[in-house]
Amino acid sequence: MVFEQRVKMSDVARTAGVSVATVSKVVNGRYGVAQATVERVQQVIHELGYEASLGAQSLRSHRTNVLGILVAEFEPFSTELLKGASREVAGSGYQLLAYSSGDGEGAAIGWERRSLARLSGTLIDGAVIVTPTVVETKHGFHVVAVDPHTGPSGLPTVDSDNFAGAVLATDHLLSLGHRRIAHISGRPDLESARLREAGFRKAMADAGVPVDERLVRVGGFRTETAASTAAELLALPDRPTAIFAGNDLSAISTVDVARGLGLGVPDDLSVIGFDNIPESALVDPPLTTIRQPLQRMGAESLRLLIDLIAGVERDTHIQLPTELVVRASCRALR
Amino acid sequence: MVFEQRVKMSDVARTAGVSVATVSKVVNGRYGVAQATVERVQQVIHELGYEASLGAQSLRSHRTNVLGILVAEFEPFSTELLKGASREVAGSGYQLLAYSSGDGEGAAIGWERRSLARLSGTLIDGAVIVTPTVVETKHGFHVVAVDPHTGPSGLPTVDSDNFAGAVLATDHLLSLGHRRIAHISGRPDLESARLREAGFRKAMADAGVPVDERLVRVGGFRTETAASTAAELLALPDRPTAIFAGNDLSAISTVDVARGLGLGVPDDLSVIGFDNIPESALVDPPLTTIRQPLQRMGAESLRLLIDLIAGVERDTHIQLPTELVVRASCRALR
DNA sequence: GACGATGTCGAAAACGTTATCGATACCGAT
DNA sequence: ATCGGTATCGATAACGTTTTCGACATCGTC
Repeated sequence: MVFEQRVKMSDVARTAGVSVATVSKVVNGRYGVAQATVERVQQVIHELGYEASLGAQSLRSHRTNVLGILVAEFEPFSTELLKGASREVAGSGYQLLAYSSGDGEGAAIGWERRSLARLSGTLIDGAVIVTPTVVETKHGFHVVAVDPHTGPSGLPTVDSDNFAGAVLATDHLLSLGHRRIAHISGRPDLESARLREAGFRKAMADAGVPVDERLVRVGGFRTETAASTAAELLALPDRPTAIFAGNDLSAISTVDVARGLGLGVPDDLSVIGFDNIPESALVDPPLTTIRQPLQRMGAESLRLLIDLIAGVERDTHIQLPTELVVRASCRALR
Repeated sequence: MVFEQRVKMSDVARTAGVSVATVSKVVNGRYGVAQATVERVQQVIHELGYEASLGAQSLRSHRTNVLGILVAEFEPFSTELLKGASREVAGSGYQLLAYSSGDGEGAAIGWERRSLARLSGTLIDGAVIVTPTVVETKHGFHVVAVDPHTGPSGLPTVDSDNFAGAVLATDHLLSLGHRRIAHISGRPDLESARLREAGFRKAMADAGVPVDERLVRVGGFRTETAASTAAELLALPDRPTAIFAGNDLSAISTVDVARGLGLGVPDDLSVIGFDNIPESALVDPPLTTIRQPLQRMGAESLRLLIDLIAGVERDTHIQLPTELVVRASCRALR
């Protein structure tokens, strides 16, 4: 075991025979140090393996070249974003710091505000916040919201076209001949859920198919609640022949319930989801769904953040297209 | 736009009519503050939305309740670990901070040392380092290595049984009747690559099938290099009927190359990978591979780190089992 | 040889927090 | 009345950086 304390700037200074002020100038490439001194100090830095403390550095300078991604939890959705963001940040001169408050379930509301308060001003130069519910904007600190849960706020935002995606999903079912189509909607307080329901209604209206209101029910985007909703729908005397679930979790849950009732998917019931989380391809049957380009959303949000910090004038609302992914959970009505 | 600066401890102190010292005591729940004062200060903290600056806090106290996961880049491998780690950290009282140095390609060797130097001592109380190549241990700072690229160091380590996994993969191909089996190995300087090659040779030897040395070539674990290696193998006069690729990236790349040459997978060539990254299930054909329990590895590494910090006496080398995942990229030799 | 200009360096303050320790106020007991 | 003890609080010094600004040398110029 090596006995080795953290090597700090004063250690470098002492070894090189200069002051810490000079070392700082060398590290930051500032003017006013003799060439010979620069080289000597750099030599010592290299030998001692000195690296500036992020904490101390940011405390003083309010500039760290680190960007933050704040998430409630590292689950499939946010990690996909992370991959895209990571790719975008490479070569930009920034480093990436992903932070999770880690309160179980990410349930504690206001996590984004707390995490932001903890890291902003010090530590990071800007942040991407994933699926925030409440947003408030601090002066002089740049924030980009990805897939925000409330409607358009003042914040720069990256999201996908939930409305068009829902139309796509509904049209797909319609084109397969389905008419009794149900919709399991998400949490009513979430903008994305509202848009998906609106898209569903629009597609039905355009096709001249009246919506049976008993077939539109809240599923809450969650496995358990969606399951009971699906059970209700399938217990109806004239049950739907197809279900458009508000997200993939609900869809997967719906398939399970149908199975439990002895209904085959897609033989007796077609199910389509939304999101295209990686799990959707792995379930049986593989889920037909609407893809949100998550990695690209991650990349775009980072690009947007970097541009904002650099002061580039640009559009601050990016909406990416959604896309139909046909797998095996839907089939034509016989 | 709200004009709002970061609210700091002195703001709270002023509003509550006490000193910053008192506020600090309240925040940290230390003894020596009147009950009435505690309540008043907490009220103000809540109203102003005060949150301690991670940077300043750690600079002074060397204790932050934040654990770090250091990765070269956020790619599928590390994000899977992250999911597991995130689950484990919930409810532990710690928060999770994932950090990527973000040098393009993660190629710059020594990133783990630099990131560690940057964050340790300040900011984080301990760290999990993913696939480190060089490791050195600082005094009094706890580090766990996941899937380290060099052999057993002094560090606490979590990895999976690469050798047994390679045997599994090779046995699978053998059981399908293949005899001309190639191996695209990883970077020779990496322990996991060596173990996988060793497992391959062991399985071949046990089956009494001699290894044709021309069929064992370095692929380097990377898409491009694996592609050219695969091209070489498939250009051989008596080309292999099956390929065991060192990891899934190489395997996917190999399938692409085979396709390009007009070879069907699995009809004309069987391909098996290693890792079971989520992408493996999505490619066409879905990849048969060896699963490393990545999420569990992430969870175990965090558990180990927390125990080490808490001073729990325990085993510091955790090896998790690997598992064959049969999908559609291998078939019996006709 | 005196002078301003220029180049090089270090002392010291500041960033927002925590920890120590002394000051003050109040209490009951003698 | 005085005193020791206890509760409560605040001044102050750190933590490791960056930044400002003044000190000192050196140099070319007239």
